[in-house]
Amino acid sequence: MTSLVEARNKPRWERRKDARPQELLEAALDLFVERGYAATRLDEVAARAGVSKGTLYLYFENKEELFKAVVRANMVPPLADAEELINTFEGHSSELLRQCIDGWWQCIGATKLSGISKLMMAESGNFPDVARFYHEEVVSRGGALLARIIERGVALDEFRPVDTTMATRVIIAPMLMLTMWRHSLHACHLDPIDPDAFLDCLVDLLTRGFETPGSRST
Amino acid sequence: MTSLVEARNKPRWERRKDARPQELLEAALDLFVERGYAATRLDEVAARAGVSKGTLYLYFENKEELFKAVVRANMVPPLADAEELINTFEGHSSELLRQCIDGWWQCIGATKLSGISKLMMAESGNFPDVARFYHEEVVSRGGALLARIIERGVALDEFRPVDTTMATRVIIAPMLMLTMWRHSLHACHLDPIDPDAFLDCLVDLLTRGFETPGSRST
Amino acid sequence: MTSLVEARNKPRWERRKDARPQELLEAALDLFVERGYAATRLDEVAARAGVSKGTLYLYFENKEELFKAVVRANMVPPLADAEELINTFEGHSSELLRQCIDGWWQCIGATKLSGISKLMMAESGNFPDVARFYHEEVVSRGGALLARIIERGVALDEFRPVDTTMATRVIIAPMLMLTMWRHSLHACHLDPIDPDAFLDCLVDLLTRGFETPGSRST
Amino acid sequence: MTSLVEARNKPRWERRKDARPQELLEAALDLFVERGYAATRLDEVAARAGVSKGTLYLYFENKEELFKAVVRANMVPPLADAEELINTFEGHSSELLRQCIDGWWQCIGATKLSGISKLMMAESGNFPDVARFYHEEVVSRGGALLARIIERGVALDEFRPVDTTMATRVIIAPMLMLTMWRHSLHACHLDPIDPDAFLDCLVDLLTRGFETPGSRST
DNA sequence: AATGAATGAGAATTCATTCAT
DNA sequence: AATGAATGAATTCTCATTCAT
Repeated sequence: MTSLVEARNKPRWERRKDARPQELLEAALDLFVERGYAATRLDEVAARAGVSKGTLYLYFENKEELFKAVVRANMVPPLADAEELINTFEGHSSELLRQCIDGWWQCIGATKLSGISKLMMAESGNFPDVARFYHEEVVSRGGALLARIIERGVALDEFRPVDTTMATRVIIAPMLMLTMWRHSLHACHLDPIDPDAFLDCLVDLLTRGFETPGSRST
Repeated sequence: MTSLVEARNKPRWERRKDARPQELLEAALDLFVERGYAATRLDEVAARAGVSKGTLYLYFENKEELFKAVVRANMVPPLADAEELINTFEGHSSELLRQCIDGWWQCIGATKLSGISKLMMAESGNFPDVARFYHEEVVSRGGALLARIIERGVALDEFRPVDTTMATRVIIAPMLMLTMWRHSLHACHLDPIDPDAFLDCLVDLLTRGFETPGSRST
Repeated sequence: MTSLVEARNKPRWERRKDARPQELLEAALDLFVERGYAATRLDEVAARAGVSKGTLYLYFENKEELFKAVVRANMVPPLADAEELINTFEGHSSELLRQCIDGWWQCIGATKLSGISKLMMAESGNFPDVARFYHEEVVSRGGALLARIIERGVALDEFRPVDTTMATRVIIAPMLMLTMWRHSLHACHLDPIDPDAFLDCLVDLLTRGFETPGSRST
Repeated sequence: MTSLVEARNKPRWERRKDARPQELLEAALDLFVERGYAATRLDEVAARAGVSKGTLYLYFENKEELFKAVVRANMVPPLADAEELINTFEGHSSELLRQCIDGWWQCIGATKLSGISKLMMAESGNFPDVARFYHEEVVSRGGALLARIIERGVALDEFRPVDTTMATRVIIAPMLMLTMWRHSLHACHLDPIDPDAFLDCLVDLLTRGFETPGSRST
């Protein structure tokens, strides 16, 4: 990335050049998520980014490359914070789980980034290679992270032993579904969900569901 | 649907004629689910149903109507069986929940019907009216069904009191997500999930999560 | 090819289907020759063939395939007649040469077919593979044919010995150039050439140029 | 062209500035000849000349003007040398013919200049006015030159009487065709011709073809 | 003079839809 | 009812041209 100092030394329109790809990617993300890949017209992407159709092609070779760039650019980074949290956390694992889910909501779920998973659900059939690398970079990593929390819980005897892999998925599923709903049905003002209440309910259920027998806390 | 008796009384080719719309709807469902609405070509739908493109227009006014018909035709019927089960069931509510989830998997989740929810996730933005009536006919009803189970559990003191609405969604989310995954990532042979294990894990977690304090069953 | 009888049994618009490709190829040949590949617009091709743009794509995958089809379709057939003539001709080789050149003019030079060589001159750089197969199928064969005539002449002591390969090219060059001119400069009414006079002059020159010393015919 | 003396008196970068148009014209000639007018992108012309696309427009109003400038700039100058040669030559006219053909090959045929004729063949339909002035400036003059040689031969009784106009064209055709081949088929490594052998063969054929009866020289 | 980002008209291509048979 | 050839509007993509810096 260009440092701010460098940027300041450039003429305005050249600074644009640095900003353009990002602006285009955001416009594209919005539309791809809202309408799907095929139904998104490139003029609209350009228009939303405030440039002309042709400009888009200065930065992205074609629609498919734009799509891939959108996925890549919004692919969630290694979640280093969460890793760090897991390594250093000292409380009960159910509290760790709660914090991670809350953190995910703050950083991803509630943001545009969550659109990517909707996109991959809808389009992985049409872009298998993108799906593959999304899976490797995001799904697997995210799963591994959650798995570590569960294993920590089990190791500390705070969680009962469970099938870690499946449990991971059972936890992730409602989180993803929450974002899916927000990007689909809710977008038409149907059945709005209060995300905090939803996640509270989820964490509550998980906490109790993972509880070791005898450790019952009201 | 034509009753079997009616069908038997007709010569083969005429039965075929009656079957056409159904065949088209199935072909369309497959493709819409696999590729999305926009990326599905009517050529292909017709080809998969073994008819010519023109024929499609004898049965459906246009692509959008075909889409709506697909959703309508595959919209899950009132789930009368489940209603009946809830009314007459006599065991523990967690067992009722398990049976309903299993039943859903047998009748819907594992079948093509589950494609509809993927479709609605992906396309509700483009077809708000379809989304609305899908929501009314399916989402609400399904939710109400689940809510009744939870309320039964609470009433019988088998479940601790919970936010019924949210809990409903937290239960539904992993179920839907399972089908979403099967229709998307798994379609590219990524990370296949064993549905039974997944649902077992889910039911297990829910059962414990809903448990009333003091009723701990190992 | 569909036999006439078959054709008669088809509805009119289905018979069109058989004719369409040919009509399109002719329109395309005209325009490609006149304007060059890149400057030829497919709407124009379609319009000239009396169909819409889309129809073109029913018969040819894309512009490049249309181009290749044009070349292929107009590629000169094996020149069996000329082969036959050479095998059975009994007179003086210079007369044989004259007849072949005249025949070429009648069957190729004066017809649209001659446009193909202009096309290949102009576009071989852009379509090397087409150029290659044009060369193999047309240039080589045509050259071989002429070479046989010259060799016949030398064998019968009617022509003096010459470098057959080069002589072949020296003969072909003015023939091709005649068609090139007709397709280019003359198309703008510049400097019209009388082809018969040109070819007469050529044959005359060749006849004398090939003459064996001592056989001088006034 | 800037004279060498002028060039030497300027600093390097200023000389460069003067050279720009020439560099652009050369780049353009190369690409126009190789790809044709329409398929030549101005980006590429600029890139090959080592400048930016915008710079091109400082020197040429638009693509068409660039094209015309290319033709104009490479249009063969009045061939004063050849004129001079014809006026002063003292030997046999067939020798004069040979020297002119050789001279043409050295100064034009073997150089980039020969690309212009390919260009005109391919594009005269699209640029009739350019074609016209090319015809007047080049074709006619070149023809006249050759015609004078033939007439000289006939006048000196070294050539038999022929149709001068046609003979001129029959001579020019193989010369042009040689360059056409070199710019098209040979560019794809097809069937390379040895130009010297080709021209030798041509001159040989012409010499004998023009020979007056009775003057047979072995 | 030089640059290169931006533009938008224009061409290729796709595909839902129509309609003669 | 069924067909499939034909259509043309809509979309992607290209590239000559402009213009602020």
